[in-house]
Amino acid sequence: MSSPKSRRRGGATIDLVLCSARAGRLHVLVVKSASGKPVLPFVWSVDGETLEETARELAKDITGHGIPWMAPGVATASKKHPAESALSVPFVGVMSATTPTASGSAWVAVDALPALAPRQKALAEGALETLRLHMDVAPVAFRLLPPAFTLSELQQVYELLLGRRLHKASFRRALQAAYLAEPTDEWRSEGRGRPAQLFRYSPRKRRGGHRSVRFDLIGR
Amino acid sequence: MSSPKSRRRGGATIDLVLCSARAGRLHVLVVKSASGKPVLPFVWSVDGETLEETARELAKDITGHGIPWMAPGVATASKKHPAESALSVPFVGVMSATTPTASGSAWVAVDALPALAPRQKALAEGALETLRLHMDVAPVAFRLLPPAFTLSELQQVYELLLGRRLHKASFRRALQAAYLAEPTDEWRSEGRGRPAQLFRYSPRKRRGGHRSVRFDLIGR
DNA sequence: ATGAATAAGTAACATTTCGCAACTAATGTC
DNA sequence: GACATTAGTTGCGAAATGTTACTTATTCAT
Repeated sequence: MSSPKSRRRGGATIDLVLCSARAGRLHVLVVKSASGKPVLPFVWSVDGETLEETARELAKDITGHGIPWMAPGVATASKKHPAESALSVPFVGVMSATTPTASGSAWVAVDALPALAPRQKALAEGALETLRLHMDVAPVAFRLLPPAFTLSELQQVYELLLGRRLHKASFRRALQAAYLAEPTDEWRSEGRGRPAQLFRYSPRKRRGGHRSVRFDLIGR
Repeated sequence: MSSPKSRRRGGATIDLVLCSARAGRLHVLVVKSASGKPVLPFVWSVDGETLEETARELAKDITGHGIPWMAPGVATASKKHPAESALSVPFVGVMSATTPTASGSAWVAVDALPALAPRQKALAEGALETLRLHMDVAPVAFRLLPPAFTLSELQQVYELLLGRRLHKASFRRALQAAYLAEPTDEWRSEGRGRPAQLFRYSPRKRRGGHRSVRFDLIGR
C-alpha cells in the first residue's frame, strides 16, 4: 500500500473513498490488505506533494484511471485505522460504475459494508454527506456517470444523492434551463420500452449564475 | 500554544480560523506567537480526543467562549506553517462580532491579512469557501450574529457570504416562509432612521423540508 | 416646530419556477 | 395486434421570486 519513496510523514494517512452508483445504491471501492482483510485504499502522506495530488496518484494506481471528480473529506483521528495511523485525511472521489474494476478490488454498497476498520467504516459512511455538500456546486452527479448517459440515469443518480424521488418533467425542465447537458445523436435501447437519447455533460456559459438565498434547508 | 499534556501526534496541527463579520467584511481572529509574529491559533493534535473537541477547547482557551458553529476545513500539507507542522487540519468557526475579543488577539479582514505564514494565509482565505459550502444547510449566517439581531443585519451577513446584494422584500419573505426567525418584543434604534425589530434564531419544525434539485450553480 | 434625510418595514403586481397529471412515442412480449 | 414498459412532452394551477412603489418611524438641520 505504501510505495518505497513514501515516508510516514506525521503518521497521517490519505484514505480513499471512491464512489460509484450501482442499482440505485452508493458503492465504495474496497481492496484487500496485506493481511487479507478488506480496507479502503490508503497511503502514508508524502512530503513535497499536495495531499490531493497524492490521493489522485493512489487512485490511479488502484483503478488505472484518473478520477473525474474528487473532494477532501472530513479528517478523522478517532477510532482504529487498519495501519494504526494517527490521523486520516480522506478524499472522496466519484467514477462511473461502467469503469472496469481492477482485480483485487470490489465495489460494496455503503449500506452493507464489510468488516472494515472502524475509522474507515466511518469515512465510507461519511462519503454521501460529502457528495451532498458539493452536488449543488460541482458536477458530482454527472461524474458518477459515463461520458454519455440517459436522462433517466442522471435522474436516478440525483435521487440517490438526495435520498428522495424526483418528478421526471420538473427534473428535465430544470436541467434544460441550466444548459448543462447536450444531446448526442445516439440512442440506447435498454431492452424493454422506448430507447433513450444519450446526453453529454457540457456546461455552457450562462448569464446570471447568481446564487440566491436558500433558507429552506437550514436546521435539518 | 501547546499545552503540557499535548503530544505532537502525527506532526499535525489543528489550526483555527475563527470568523466574524464586521462592516460588511469577513474577519478572522489572529493572535501573537511566542516570537511576536501574527498567527492563527493552533495546537498540536492531541491523542484520545476528537479533532473537533480539541479545536473547540482551543477556541475556548483563546476566546473565553464556546463557538456557536464550527466545521472542518480543508486539510493542507503544502506551504510553510509557523510551527513547521507537516499537516494542518483547519476548523472554521463563526461568532458574533459583538463578542468581546480577548487581549492579545485581533480581528483582521480576510482581504487585508497581515504577514501570516503562507499555509495559514491559505487557510484563512479558504474559510469563506467553507462557510459558503455550509450556509444553505446550517445556520452559519445566524451564528455570525448575536442572539438578537435585526433583519438588516442578517441580510448584510448573507450579502457578505454570497458576495452579492439582495433585495430586501424577497429576503424577508423567504425568511418568513422558512420559519427560522422569531421576532422579539425589543427594538433597536441605530441612530438615524426607523428603529428595527430584533429577531431571534428559532427554527420551528417545518413540514416537507425536502431539498430540491439545483442545477443552477454547477460548473460556476 | 417643520421638514428633509434616512432606514425599516409592507403591499401589490408581473414573471418565473415547480408539482402534477395527462398525454404521445417507441420498443419488446405474448 | 393488444398490452406492458419506459422515454419524452405538454399544459395548467400553485407557489416562489424579482421589482417597484409605498408607508412608518426616527434623527438632524434649520
